[in-house]
Amino acid sequence: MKPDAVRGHLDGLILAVLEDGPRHGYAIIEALQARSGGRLDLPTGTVYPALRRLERAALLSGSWSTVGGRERRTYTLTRAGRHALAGQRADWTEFSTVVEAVLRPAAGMS
Amino acid sequence: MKPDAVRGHLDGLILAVLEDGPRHGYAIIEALQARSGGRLDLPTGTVYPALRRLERAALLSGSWSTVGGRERRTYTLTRAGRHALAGQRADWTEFSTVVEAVLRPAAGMS
DNA sequence: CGCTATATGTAGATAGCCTACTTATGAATC
DNA sequence: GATTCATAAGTAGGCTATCTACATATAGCG
Repeated sequence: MKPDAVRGHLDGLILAVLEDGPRHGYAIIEALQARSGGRLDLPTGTVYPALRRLERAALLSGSWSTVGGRERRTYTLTRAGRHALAGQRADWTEFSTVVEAVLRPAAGMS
Repeated sequence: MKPDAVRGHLDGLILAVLEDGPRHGYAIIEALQARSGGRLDLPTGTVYPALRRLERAALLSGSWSTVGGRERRTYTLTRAGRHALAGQRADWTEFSTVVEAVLRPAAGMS
């Protein structure tokens, strides 16, 4: 999949992964891969800044911890984040409906 | 619908509209509105440059004509454009599958 | 004469994602 | 003991598609 395609939808994808419970960045990237059947392989340079952005927007709260000698920043969905996720899901439904209505071949051409 | 959401998918939408036959820019914008049930209202500053871009990429061919005293630039799908449209449709299918797999709430939480 | 619809376009700004690079530890391999 | 891989988190700089706002022009209506 061409990488740029997630543009505008990345936030929703990250929020959705965190709905299952807190995760750190690296684990979020792996969860995205797993859920997409390996088709979504986002570089760290995309995900980490996005997490910071979502934290600044108060949709996530992050906290440092040390696990096995390694620094981790674990992110948790805030209440606002949960609300934003619901909005993102609604946006996606509308968006995909619109795209399919336009993209689908014109009806009934023999 | 937030306008920026079509990013990365606009080309496919335009190509799909032109599959029905040649149209000029203004008519393309109207067709997009019509097919989307009014939810997709793209500004001219988005569509006209996109048409030029698609023409440069040889996916469309454009030609001037005068209708009712007004200048029109009518665009037609090229063979390459038809091919690109098929690719865009395949891309969309994969993309929407991936997004839905990630965005959909985790399965079977009681 | 002015307003609206039709019709095409440009200029400049924004922002999100990418590529490439940096830093660091633990575990496995040679 | 040295190298390499997996884990873990970031920054810097660039790209480019889309947006906002503006500019231009004709036809038709009141």
